[in-house]
Amino acid sequence: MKIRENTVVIVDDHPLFLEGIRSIIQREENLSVVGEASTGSEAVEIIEKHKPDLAILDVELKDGDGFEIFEFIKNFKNETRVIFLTMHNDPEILRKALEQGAMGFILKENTAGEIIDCIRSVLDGHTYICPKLSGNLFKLMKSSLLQNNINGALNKLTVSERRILKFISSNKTSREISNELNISTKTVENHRNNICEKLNLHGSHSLIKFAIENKERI
Amino acid sequence: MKIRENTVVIVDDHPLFLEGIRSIIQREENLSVVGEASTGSEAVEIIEKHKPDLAILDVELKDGDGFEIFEFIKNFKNETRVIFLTMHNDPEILRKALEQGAMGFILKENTAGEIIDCIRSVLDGHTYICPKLSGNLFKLMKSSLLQNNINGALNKLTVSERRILKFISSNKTSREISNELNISTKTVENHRNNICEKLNLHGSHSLIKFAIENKERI
DNA sequence: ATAAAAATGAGGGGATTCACCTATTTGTTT
DNA sequence: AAACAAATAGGTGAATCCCCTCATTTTTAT
Repeated sequence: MKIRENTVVIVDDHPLFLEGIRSIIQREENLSVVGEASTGSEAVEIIEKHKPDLAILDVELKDGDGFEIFEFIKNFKNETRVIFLTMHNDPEILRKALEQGAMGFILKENTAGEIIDCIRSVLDGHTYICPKLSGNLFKLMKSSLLQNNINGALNKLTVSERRILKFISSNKTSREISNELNISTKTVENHRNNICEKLNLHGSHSLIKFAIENKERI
Repeated sequence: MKIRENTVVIVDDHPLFLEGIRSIIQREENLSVVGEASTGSEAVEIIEKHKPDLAILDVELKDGDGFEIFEFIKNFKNETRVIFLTMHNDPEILRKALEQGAMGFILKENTAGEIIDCIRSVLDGHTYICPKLSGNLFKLMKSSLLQNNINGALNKLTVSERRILKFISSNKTSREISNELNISTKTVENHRNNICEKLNLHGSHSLIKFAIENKERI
């Protein structure tokens, strides 16, 4: 009696990675690659068509990201399990992946052996986080919580405060901001103070420092 | 008569990339992979041993970088040609590679076809820069020149000024810096002014902004 | 040895921000 | 209708930084 082969779809916009992953999977027993995609739209189409047991999704794609693909997959009710694959050892990405319900999470720097381990674990119904990450999980969680604190604090800002903060991040003085917005300089300064209070910032240049360092998040 | 095969060594610390590149090279006529390495020291050893026609070097390695390997290769007088391979579309890396005398430069996001084109070109004695980069070459050059301007300006700073700038980049006030260095606050302020002058910075927070944005370079 | 560059220190004026206040108007919620 | 949050505007004082000028000492270069 022949054991049923587990089907896999790979999504990655780097041709070499695609090549590499396919190569190590095809050396394995009971695993077969039934589809490959290099963009988000291709990926969704292929996964809907083949209903694979497993999808290995690159987080960073040219048109969107792996998380979007995962959302689509959930709608198909395929019972396709998902492993996220990423280049960057970024706690925020791991957090997002776990939040979405990924069964596996590996870095592109992992060895072929680790990746096969991950695939086997996930197909057996277990979760697998690459050792490098799980080893540092506490640190990652802490940092992740810190990020949440920043985002949480930022969400406490009102619309006006956030608008002011954008100007500050581009290194404008209160006077310049007040001129551009046609409001009093004093109003801008008040907003600055309220922002500092909400973000728990103290000291001479802590606000401009925060604004520059978190420019993308604002 | 059998045509001599061109020998290739691949260096990359990502097992999957190694796998992918080997796979596409071995599908080609007259090309054979005679060695692989995932660290700088391994790479140097293997290249000295095999004296390949071509070395494909990942820029980012765990122990050092591809540039260091290139320096070693030059000493061997192997006539081994070099292609740099990198994940990051960074003008500074391209500049460095060209400066060192690399014959080829490709991004990991390139297709297998482009990579084979690059290998063929370099083995034929031509240079090859991945189309994505050469298309933007003007922009890259400009940005690269800008970087040089910043570095040039930074090099005008004296030792003390640079030391002060480091403190500024970690958001210390003049008073704090003067306390830590046991010098007068006034001295620190004087250095600040001289730094601003040399870097052509004007305005209230331009120095701290510069310091934070160029933290790594200082 | 002499000149130039760098490091140190100081004075003063002006600008900006920080950190406390108060207060009015407007809109929303209950 | 009353309570509340948000945006607006103003006051004051301290801290910090920016932008000049000047002077002394030490180090470096010619």
